[in-house]
Amino acid sequence: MDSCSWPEGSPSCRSKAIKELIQLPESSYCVEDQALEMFGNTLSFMSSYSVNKVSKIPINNIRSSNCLDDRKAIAKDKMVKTVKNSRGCYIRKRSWTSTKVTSLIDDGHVWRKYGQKEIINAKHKRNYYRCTHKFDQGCQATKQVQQTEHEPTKYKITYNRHHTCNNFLSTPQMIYDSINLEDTSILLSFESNGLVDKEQVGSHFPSYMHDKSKEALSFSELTDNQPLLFDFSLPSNLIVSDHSAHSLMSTRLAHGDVISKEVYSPIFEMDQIFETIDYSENPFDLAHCELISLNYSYNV
DNA sequence: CTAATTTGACCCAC
DNA sequence: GTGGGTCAAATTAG
Repeated sequence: MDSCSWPEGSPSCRSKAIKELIQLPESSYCVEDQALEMFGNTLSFMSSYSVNKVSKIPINNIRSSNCLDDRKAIAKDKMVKTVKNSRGCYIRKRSWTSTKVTSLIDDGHVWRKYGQKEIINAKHKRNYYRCTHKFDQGCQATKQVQQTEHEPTKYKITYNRHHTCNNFLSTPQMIYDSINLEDTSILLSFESNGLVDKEQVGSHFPSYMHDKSKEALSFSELTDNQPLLFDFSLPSNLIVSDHSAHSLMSTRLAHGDVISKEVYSPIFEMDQIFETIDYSENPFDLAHCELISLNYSYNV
């Protein structure tokens, strides 16, 4: 049902990202380092293929211009960079897109409708939305929503480009996937106000090492309108504020990996990563992973 | 008054 | 030339 286009050359990046995400901890590392390293590597792999790099949109100029010449100039500048294929034909090189069919339109972001079109051979009009923070934060994310023909209650939603804004409003800072506070998981949040209060949760985390099954990294996909979350089982002494997360992350990436501003909110890439995972082949028992979700939404 | 939506026109890849 | 994506003025909603 869902589909996604990974940019060219991405398969190896994707597999690297997946590998990194499903890698089990090794005893020689402290777990928080591993978690952060996996985050860092995954984000790095994703940033390395992000074709937002070819986007040349002059954000600050868009609104200020009124005359036709300016508009043309901007339109030209905004053109998606084109490349020729082997036959010499121009192919449109698009930034990241993801399509899904869902009955829930609300995805937690704030969208502004900017267009509506009759689509040939389609019963319903297609609606065009851009991120509300296009101008104040330069967020280039857009989405298209079209009612499906055969299932009127469902909508085909196509997302274009990543959110670079810092307003994922309806996403809770901490989401309990399968609420079991006897579990050993710890929450990590890189959101600005996602500081975990150790006093609140610490007592719920018995010794991490006592349950080997909790060493595993697990994933869980929530409902259609929520970002995909993934879970780590981590020792209870790991409490990371946004500030320390940033510095730790920076430390882990100091060897050359860069957290690009193009991967502020890698929700949809992660979504696709997880879609490709064959859970049956993962070397850990998901049935034992009743973990508290980690919101990986990472904003620089 | 400000922000959001509507809608016709413009632009460009195909 | 056409279809689809975007712009921006006009209109509507809060």
